[in-house]
Amino acid sequence: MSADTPKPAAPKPAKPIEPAIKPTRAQDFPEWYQQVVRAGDLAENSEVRGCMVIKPWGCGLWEQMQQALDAMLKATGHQNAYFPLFIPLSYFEKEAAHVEGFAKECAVVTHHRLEVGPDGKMRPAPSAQLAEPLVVRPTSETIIGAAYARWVQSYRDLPILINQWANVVRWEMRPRLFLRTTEFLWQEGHTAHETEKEAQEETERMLGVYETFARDWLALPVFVGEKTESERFPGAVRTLCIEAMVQDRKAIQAGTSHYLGQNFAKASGIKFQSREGREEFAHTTSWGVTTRLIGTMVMAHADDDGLCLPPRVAPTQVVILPVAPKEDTRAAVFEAAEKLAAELRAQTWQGQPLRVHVDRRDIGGGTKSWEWIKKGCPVRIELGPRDLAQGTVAVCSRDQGARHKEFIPQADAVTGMPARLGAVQQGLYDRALAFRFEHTREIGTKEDFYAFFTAKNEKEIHGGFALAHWNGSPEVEAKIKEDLKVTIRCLPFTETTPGTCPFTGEPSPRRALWAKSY
RNA sequence: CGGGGCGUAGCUUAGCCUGGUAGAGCGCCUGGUUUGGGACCAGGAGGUCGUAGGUUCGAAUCCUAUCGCCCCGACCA
Repeated sequence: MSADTPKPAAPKPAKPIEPAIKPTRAQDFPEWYQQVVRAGDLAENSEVRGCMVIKPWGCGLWEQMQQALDAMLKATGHQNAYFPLFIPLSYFEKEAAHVEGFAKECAVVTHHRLEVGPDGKMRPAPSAQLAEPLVVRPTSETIIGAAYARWVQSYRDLPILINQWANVVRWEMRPRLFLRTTEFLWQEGHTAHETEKEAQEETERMLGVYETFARDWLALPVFVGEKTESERFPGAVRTLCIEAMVQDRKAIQAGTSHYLGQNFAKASGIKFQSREGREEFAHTTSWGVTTRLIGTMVMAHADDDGLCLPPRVAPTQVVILPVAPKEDTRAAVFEAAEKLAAELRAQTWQGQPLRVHVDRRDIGGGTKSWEWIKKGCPVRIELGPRDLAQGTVAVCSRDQGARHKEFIPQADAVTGMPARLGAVQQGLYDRALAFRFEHTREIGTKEDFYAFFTAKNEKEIHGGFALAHWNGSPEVEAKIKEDLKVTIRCLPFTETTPGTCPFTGEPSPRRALWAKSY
């Protein structure tokens, strides 16, 4: 705009409002994250180290995610089953890489009875020591493998396509709500196939399911690719993954799918008689996503006023806040609120009736509003006496920020709600994609690479995602990890152009995705 | 497991150095006025100061041990 162009009237300076979450993202991202989870009423730390209490709002979110993903797993031919929480210790001795990967983080059950000891306190009864300790599953390849070994005799018994929704325990050094907890919830798919080709296809198919789920339900754009050897699942031949960027520009693994080759089949004895009458080992896969996805969504979408939940997985998509200041109008307002809720519930979006809640609690209107803002409810509707008189409602879309509010005719609010939810869903995705785009760079020299990942001052954060060539050498990978704490998150399938490795000058088949990660 | 820090009411914390029997804010309860962007007034409940020893007439405070938690590192969905 040139100097002599008349300027439009400057927008009224917004009244400064304290952000609901302190510190803000810019001030202290890790602390902001903890506060968002807490303020959003998703979960809290429990008295058990590393274990969280998932509160109703967080659990409701997980249930929505489960429901959607479960349908996708069924649609790709899988069935649910359930296997034991406890795994005999000896099962872990069967696959060398696997045991090495998990041994350091296993909870082990050694007794089956308590008694009062000499000091008057309860203790595990020495007489009740287990002959073979039981490991609380950190993952179920071995115990499910043992079952598959019983179930499979012929190629006609294959494939086996099973998923389990379960909790697992990994005794991690440093737990963080949702991102890395000692106990967490997940689904783990375990399949067994006649041929490598089928198993490889399954591995890629399920990664595709995860990509779709992340994009269309969680509003998370992800990079899709394969892990390098150093980042591979213990015991796997190939590990595929989806990687998301969150708002401190770090990468987070949001889902994995492994081709296990015949490693676990050999360890567990999953063998069958082939079409040619030969005895062969099955080719197996496993794949999973966890409650970490909740943490990923928080870090990707939330703002300085709290959560912003994608409507497709929000436990409540629309909350109605009756404004009933005067005793004499209260009954009418509540009645109108319930009527509005019923009309909204009769609407569908993405093939499902809208999830609507009327918050009738008698607490201050502002407090109530902020609670739902912090919980990330996609749409809030305020309905008061003035609206009753005018036939309007005040509608607030969470993705537009905590201050957003528009007064529209009530009928429009009802008929337009599916589209509004769609807009919020799309808005979150677009914002996350734009953020990732802004912080992803193709880098061609070692100097640029190091500069990109080196903060210029204490407050500044590192660059983000770098797409850079790599000669395939684990030594280069290790050196960069040591220097910058940057690792190869994956070799994206979309990167196919050969080039030159900036670290060695050697040829590179394609660019790798480099980042700091959770 | 190595390095640093911290345990006082539901939460955040003051008091500790220099011992004298615990205070605040938020939250909670009651009543009233309020409620369209985090309300206000008045009254009230709630703590054996992480635990166990020791020193002392007397310990939240000093000493020893122990447990737990947080941060940094290695590990990791």
